[in-house]
Amino acid sequence: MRLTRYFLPIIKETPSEAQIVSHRLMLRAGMIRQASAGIYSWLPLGYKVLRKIEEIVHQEQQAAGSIPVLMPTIQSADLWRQSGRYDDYGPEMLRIKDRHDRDMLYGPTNEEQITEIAAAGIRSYRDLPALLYHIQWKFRDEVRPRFGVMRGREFLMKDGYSFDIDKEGARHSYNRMFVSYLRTFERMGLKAVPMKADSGPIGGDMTHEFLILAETGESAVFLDRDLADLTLGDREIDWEDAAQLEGIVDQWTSSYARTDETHDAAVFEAQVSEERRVTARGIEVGHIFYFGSKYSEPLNAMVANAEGERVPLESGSYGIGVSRLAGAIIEASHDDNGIIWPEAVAPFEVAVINLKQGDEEADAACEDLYTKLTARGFDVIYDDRNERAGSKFATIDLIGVPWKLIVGPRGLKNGVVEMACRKTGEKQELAPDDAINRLADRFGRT
RNA sequence: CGGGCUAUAGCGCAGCUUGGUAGCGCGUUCGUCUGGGGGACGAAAGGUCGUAGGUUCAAAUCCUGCUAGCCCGACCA
Repeated sequence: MRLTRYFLPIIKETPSEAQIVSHRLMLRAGMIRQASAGIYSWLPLGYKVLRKIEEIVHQEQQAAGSIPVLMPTIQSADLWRQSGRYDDYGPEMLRIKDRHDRDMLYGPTNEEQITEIAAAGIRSYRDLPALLYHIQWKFRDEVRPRFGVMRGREFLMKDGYSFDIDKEGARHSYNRMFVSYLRTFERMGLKAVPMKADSGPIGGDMTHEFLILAETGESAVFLDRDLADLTLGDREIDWEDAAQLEGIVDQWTSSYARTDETHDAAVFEAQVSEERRVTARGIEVGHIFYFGSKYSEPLNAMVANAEGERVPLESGSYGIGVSRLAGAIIEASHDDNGIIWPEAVAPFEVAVINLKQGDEEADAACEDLYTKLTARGFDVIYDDRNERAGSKFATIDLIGVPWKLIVGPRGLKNGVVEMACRKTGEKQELAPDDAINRLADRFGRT
């Protein structure tokens, strides 16, 4: 993409309404524009990031055996009356009426809908397990939306649901999602830590929140350093192997990790030696829980088991705050100059900066780099504006492009361009083609 | 939902106390000089002062209602 042809309304000064860094940077980088309280338009740059996040979630969900569907945003009140939540949900649910005066609602979540779908489509235990998910906009009429996309009223969420014949099956499904979440966040360059969540009225230990560690996080977290250092890395996962999944989940849940909600200082101190105690802040980006037959019973989602008895489906639900992640990643990764995108979600992977627009050689070298990088499959932004160098650096750093190829007459005289890393600030002079090859190696592009 | 605050040009703000021609910085447009980390000079465009009403010869300014947005707290992917 040539910057002169792109739509990138960046702003120099910080809008006054934005209090936290991700919100400020998203506005300044021209990623979003507020439509009303807690409701945002996603401008090209923001939309690109959102799509990349979404794509990673899609890939990891499907790798783990979950199947994509798409349920509507507008739902009928009927199902919610059956589950009893139409009254329970309260004013956070946006209620509307259609022209026939029927009660409708803008879905805050989809348990009822998916359970209805499962009930209609699953006839026997032989159809199980079933894991379905979608990525769809939700609306929760928050009393006080704030922090930009981190707590909007309208937000994009991946919500998945599992259906099994018994608790053992449900645990396997739960573990699939647990491991899938570890992979998903790791791929996005995030350090996400699963923490035991408040299980509420259902009880049990099958509920975890995934928090990414960021100084500006909304909740205090307490964890064992061993856990903070754990990574999945390249390990092969056999999603059908319940024992392997259980082993990984055990590995991640045996160390202490809790948010301020469930934190118990005495247990923390007893279980974790002093030098391993980490107190930090985190942002919740995922939440998984097992809820048994909470919805299948009232919605009559029954299925025949091997003995021919009709039993309620065993379910769990698994959420990832997709739009929130866009903000959360920035909270976890930025500096004074702007955003520092992890490569996997960067709106552009590499920027070509022409230091002297209009200089014949510089223009030609940039065009060549731009063409070649694009041909190699890179998402590249070419800053071809007739601006001074400083302005280009400021813009490219603000929008967080991981790699810069800096092209100017001086370097070209020696046959080199400069390759600079946004994250580390490291710079290196290379022949243009070597720079391309270096990037191709790094990104695994042939 | 309790408490606090704001609304004037795309963004950040001043003007309001004491009513009288709507201003500044950034950004934008044009020109010239420039050109390796938000450059300089010159010129220009851009505002029903959130909205409805009231007081007044006269309202951005005073009064009343309404609306929208923000912050702290309680609640949440």
